[in-house]
Formats: sequence, structure tokens, C-alpha cells
Amino acid sequence: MNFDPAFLLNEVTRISRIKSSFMFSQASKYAIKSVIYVWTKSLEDRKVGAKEIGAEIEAPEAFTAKILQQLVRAKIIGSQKGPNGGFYADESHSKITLKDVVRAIDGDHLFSGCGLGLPKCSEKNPCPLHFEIVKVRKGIDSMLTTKSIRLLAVEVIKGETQLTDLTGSVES
Amino acid sequence: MNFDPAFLLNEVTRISRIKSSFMFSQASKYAIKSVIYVWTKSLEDRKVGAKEIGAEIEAPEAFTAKILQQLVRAKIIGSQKGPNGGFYADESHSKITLKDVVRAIDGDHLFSGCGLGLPKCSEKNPCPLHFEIVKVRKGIDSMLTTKSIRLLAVEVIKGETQLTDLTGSVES
DNA sequence: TTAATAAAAGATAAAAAAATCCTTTATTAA
DNA sequence: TTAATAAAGGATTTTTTTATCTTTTATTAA
Ligand code: FES
Ligand code: FES
Repeated sequence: MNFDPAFLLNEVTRISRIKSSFMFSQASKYAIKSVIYVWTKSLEDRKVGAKEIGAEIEAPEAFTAKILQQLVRAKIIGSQKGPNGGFYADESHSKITLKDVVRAIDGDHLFSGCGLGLPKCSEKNPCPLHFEIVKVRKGIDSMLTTKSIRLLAVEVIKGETQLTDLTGSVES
Repeated sequence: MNFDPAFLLNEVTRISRIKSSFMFSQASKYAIKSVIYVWTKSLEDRKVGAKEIGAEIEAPEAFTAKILQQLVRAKIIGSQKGPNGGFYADESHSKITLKDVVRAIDGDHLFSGCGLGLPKCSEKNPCPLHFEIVKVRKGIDSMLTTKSIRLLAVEVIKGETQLTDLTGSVES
């Protein structure tokens, strides 16, 4: 047994991540948190690096960096190389929704396609859950489009919601 | 390029399955369809083999067999070895819901735990999507608990819903 | 009692997703 | 102009999920 604290923390984090894939892939969960975090910093005019983002949202840095690359390519956030560079969001990104974020990372299987895996989702050839799935999907859609990402960031700044666990379950 | 028809059909099926993992794992999608199919057959007092189930729900036989094993262990369906054996459902299984099915295969990360991956989901330490996720989850819960599996099977028998694509997108 | 049948179990293999490592390119401040 | 900085890109590794193959066990009908 390895009692190195750093190892143990990693281990706890790893275990807490097992089978927690409700709706979003690990990658799109990191993407959502990253974008919100970038916005919180952009609201105070600070560019932020991949390293800081990874640390703040408790995600592996290198993997987070890859995701950030994709987000930049999809024009969901901006980036700047070199000293004082980093990732940022500005007016040009203010129309972007979390739905765009998820789509950029996971594709749009969350929003179309049959929930039970039939080749296509349709009223003409509905699977046993089709009509319920359509309803659930409406909820998901509104969850990801109703509030702007900027507003979600403001809520985090106000402390109404948070990007990490503050109740001390991992960081004693 | 391989023009063998069997290969091509497999290929089309494989491709149609790529990135279609909305909410359910591939395994729990097969599980849901399997259980509903078993019920349709049990309603006409027929036990049904893993081979037939796999074929009818368009899932790989061996993988389906593994899933069926798990469902039997979880007492979601019954099984009988030997000639005239197979899988079945009866009165003793009539209280089971699709929620139990999904839980048996995927665990209950779909019903508890933070949708954005925080160590725990709570009102005290809500992630930016918490309140919306709670609503969506209510929808998912009712989708999987409102109708009995037997009723879903009856709807399939009546032709109101279906377990495979009948509109001819794969089987010409 | 035996041959056939079908599920259960175990071991591997293949594919996809998550994560890490290393090199290159752009930027900027000194 | 140069050294330091930080993103971008590429390649690889690890882990998880999906899928297949083989052997064993139970059952039953002949
Ligand atoms: S057909 Fe399955 S969700 Fe629409
Ligand atoms: S805290 Fe994230 S869903 Fe409840």
C-alpha cells in the first residue's frame, strides 16, 4: 500500500470519478467547468492558463489543455500564446451556450438520435421510450441554453454555485 | 475494400452505434430492450434464448448473453438451463421497473451524484447546473418508473412502439 | 443413461475514452 | 535579439467499455 499523500489524493479523485458519467462525457464535464471558469476570470479581465484551469476545476492538466484546444478551434473561447497569454472569453463569445460547448466536445448525440440506439429517432418508428425521451431531452436542451455562460459565471463569483467541492470531502 | 454482405451489414450496424451514448451505456440499452423483449415473449408463455434475443434487438449475441446473466443475478428476469430453457419473466418480476434494470447494469450514477462530477451532489454545495439537473433527473426517473415493463411490452406487441427499426434503413 | 440443449462462467481481444508526455510554434518582455 | 512563457500539435499509454471465444454446468427429452 502506498501512503504518499499526493498518490492518495489522486486515488480518491480517481475513485470518485468512476462511473459518474451521467449524460456528459468526462471531457464535456471538464469543458463545461473550464468555460465557466474562464468566464469568471474574463469578467475581471484576467487571461488564465491551462495549468490554473486544470487545478481550479480539479481536472488533469494535460487533458484539460486538449479540451481547451478544441474549444478554441470551435471559437467557444479565445486564446493567446506567450507570456501573459492564456484563455479568455469576451463579447464575441457571449452568444455561446453550454449546448454549443457540449456539442463541440461530444457531438450532438445528446440532442438527436434514439436514446435506445435505434438507427434513427422518429415518431413513425418510436422506440418504447421515445415519447418520454423527447420530453427529457427538452429539459436538457433548456438546461443548456436558458442561462448564458456569463450568467453562470456570475453565479459562481457570487458564491451561489461552485465548480469544486467546498464542503471538505476531499481536501481536509 | 471488403464487399462481403455480412461484413457490410456489421459495418453499418457498428457505425450507426458510434457515439450514440445519450444517457444510457450501450450495455444498459441492450438490457432495456432485452427485458422488454423477454416480457413480450413471456406474455405468450414462451421462454427465449440469448441467441434469439440478440438477433431480435440487433445486439451482439455474446455480449447480450453477458448482460442477461447480470439481469438474472439481479433477479430482474428468470432463466432456465437446458432444452426448452431460456429467459423469462413472470408475476415475481412484475414489480421491477426499467430503473432497476439500468441500476443493475450501470449502477446508480444516473440517479445520484453530481452531473458535473463534483464529489457529491447537494443543495449546500451546488454545481452551476445542479438545480436544472435535479429537474432533468426527475424526468428521467419518471420515464423509467411510470410504466411497468409489462405494459411497455404490450405496447410493442400492439405495434405502438418497436425494438428495432422497421423503416428499412438497415434491412433493405 | 445418454445425447442434445442452453445458460453460466472465465478468459481474451478489440475499440473507444481518458490521460500523459514530448516537441513545436507563437508571443512578449527584458 | 534572446530567453522565457504559454498554447498547439503529435504521439503514446492507460483505463474502461464493448465484444468475442471457449469451457463448464445444469436440464431434459429420448
Ligand atoms: S425512437 Fe428512440 S428516442 Fe426516439
Ligand atoms: S451538485 Fe452538481 S448536480 Fe447537484
